[in-house]
Amino acid sequence: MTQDLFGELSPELIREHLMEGAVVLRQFALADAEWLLNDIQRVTTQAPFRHMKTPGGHAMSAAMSCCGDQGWVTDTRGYRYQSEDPTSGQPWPAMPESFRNLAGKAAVAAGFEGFEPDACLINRYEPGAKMGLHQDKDEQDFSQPIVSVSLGLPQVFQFGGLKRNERPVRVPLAHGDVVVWGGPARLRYHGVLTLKAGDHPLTGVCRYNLTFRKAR
DNA sequence: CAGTGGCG
DNA sequence: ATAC
Repeated sequence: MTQDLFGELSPELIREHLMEGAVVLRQFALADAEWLLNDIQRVTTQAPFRHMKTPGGHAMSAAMSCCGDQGWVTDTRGYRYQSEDPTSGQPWPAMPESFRNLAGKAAVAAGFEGFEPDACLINRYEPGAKMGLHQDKDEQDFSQPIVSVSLGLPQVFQFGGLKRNERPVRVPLAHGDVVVWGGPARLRYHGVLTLKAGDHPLTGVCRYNLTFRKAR
């Protein structure tokens, strides 16, 4: 908390600039975390977490679900967005208002106006789970940023270059942190290191990540 | 098509 | 444990 120009106490927004077009908003989602977690519970009751397979046939270590008009999926046929959950054949659950609002606020705080995501990928990491370096490039609209929200256990994020062979920077992410990247950083490689065991008062033994995108 | 993964 |  700091004293602002009007003499009122206001929470200080901690922005960590990573690269041009990429910023970490520390604890940005902290106040909304319990609502977000409640909505993760609701969404994943309708569209349960599952371990999708890569086209190469490997099961991903992070369990995934989606909400919104479009959901990211992978199977032996490839990576894509689709409007139905392949497990049920039903449309993905609607994107909760808590999700949309948080994503929009975070985008503005990072300097991206008018972000209206149509897709939210929900990843659940348990100890041992990781995500190798990759680009988010299955979207049609690269003019819109990516907003990534961390909830629960801490995990080390890696943020690299436009080519996979560039050494990434490592950024520890904690509960409530939000990373936003777009513009010249939109196609940078990124991932997370293996989650270490731990116990979080709100999520127990796991970390959740919400990734908001404009897929179409 | 696939390295959002696994191996030596 | 990390790098390629």
